[in-house]
Amino acid sequence: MSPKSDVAAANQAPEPDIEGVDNEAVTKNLVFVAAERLFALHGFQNVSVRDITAAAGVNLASVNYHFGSKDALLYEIFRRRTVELNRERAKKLHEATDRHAGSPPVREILAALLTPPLRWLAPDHERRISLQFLIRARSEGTDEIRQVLKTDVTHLRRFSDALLKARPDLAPEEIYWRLHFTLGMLHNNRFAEFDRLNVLSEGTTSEADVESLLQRMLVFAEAGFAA
Amino acid sequence: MSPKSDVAAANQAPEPDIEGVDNEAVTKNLVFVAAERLFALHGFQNVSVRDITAAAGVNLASVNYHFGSKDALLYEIFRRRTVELNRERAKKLHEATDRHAGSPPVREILAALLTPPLRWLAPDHERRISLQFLIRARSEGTDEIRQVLKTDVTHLRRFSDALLKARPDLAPEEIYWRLHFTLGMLHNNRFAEFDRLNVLSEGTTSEADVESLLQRMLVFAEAGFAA
DNA sequence: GCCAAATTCGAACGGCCGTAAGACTTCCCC
DNA sequence: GGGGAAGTCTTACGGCCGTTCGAATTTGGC
Repeated sequence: MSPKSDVAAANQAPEPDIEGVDNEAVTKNLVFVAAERLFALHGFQNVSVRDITAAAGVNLASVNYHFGSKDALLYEIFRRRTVELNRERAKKLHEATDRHAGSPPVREILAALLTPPLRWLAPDHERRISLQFLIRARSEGTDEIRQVLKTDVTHLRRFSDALLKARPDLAPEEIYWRLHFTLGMLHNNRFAEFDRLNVLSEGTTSEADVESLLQRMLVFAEAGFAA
Repeated sequence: MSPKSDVAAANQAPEPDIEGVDNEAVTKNLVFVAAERLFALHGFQNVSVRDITAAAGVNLASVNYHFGSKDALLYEIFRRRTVELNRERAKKLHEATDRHAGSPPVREILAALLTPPLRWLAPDHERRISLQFLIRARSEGTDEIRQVLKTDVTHLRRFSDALLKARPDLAPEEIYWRLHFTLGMLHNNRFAEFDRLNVLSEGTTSEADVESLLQRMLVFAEAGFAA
């Protein structure tokens, strides 16, 4: 049997397949991509293994053969995309740190946090659906995913530490809360929420222009931190 | 048959039961309360009709007899709690409008929007579980609920209109986005999210003190609007 | 071209789900 | 206190679900 059963171990061999959007039409990859899309659009519980395999054009048993279970499939998509997103964020934070002699200003820290996911959100971006998946998985995921989100804050701590250095005058508690607020702003960017915004503004407001959305969020969050 | 089938019609007779937390141990009310709690804690899809009726100590058929279906039960809880919350918000906004001769400042508008739900969040508040339910229903609800959230923005428009008057210098589009951001901050306050915050701050940060959380959010959001 | 391993396939199992039917009980009004 | 409505109970139906099994097929090294 080829699929590894220990899905939790993140430090392992070179991750042979996927990684690109669709290198070859190997079954495992077809399942991965189809599942990510369906989970993102309809939620984990509302998508059956039969839905996934039908959309991918593969046999029903493929999910259990290649991933072990439906839960493990969800977790693997979640893990892979999270690593990918956090890598982009960490890279941007690192660059900002270099640019500012070890302690970048709040604006740059927030930009490192928000730019990658918002770029993914662009209508023609290859990872648009992945971001929607991640937002959904955060609140609708399995207990295992919720446990990881709860306990693994190592990635988040990079940013809270940077913010603590940028604003040593603020109480750490205050920093944590404001970071929490900022992430709330970000995670609220689901497809459904945009629709309401569109109705409210009678059609003049659209999420199409991600760059200006990013700027708006940065302005708002930076001002919040400056308070 | 006593239960009304037209759940969507909100303008109707005096709503004889429930409304208080538990007036008499009538079956319909027991189901309502048990379902709200279980939905809030575990999500709609993860709670079966059998779970609900078992927790309520009533017969399995009660849900379908009193509410028509599981979906209709969810919708009725959602509708009742939404009306209740929005009434409190509208009252506060109205009071603020009176106090400030027709156009309250941003701070007061945001307070009217955020104070009721955050008060509900207090550990000993009778509506604590209701707020968690509403937050969950917003993203995990049925298509019908999502449709209502999408199209019915009349309640939200009261607040966007007030904000437009308070900040006539800002483009309406900007107002809508910032309102969207503020709501994102609010809706991110789920049980699970607090846990992460707790881990990040190594136990020093807790959601126990809702009043200071409210103040923090108001400071942050007001500063965002002032940018 | 052969053989063993890897993969795909069709089919089915056991289980939980929402809902409905029908018998039974309680309540209330006349 | 009789009778009909309202509510409760038991039971089960049909359906979709995740998963598994064994056979069939494909793949890759020699």
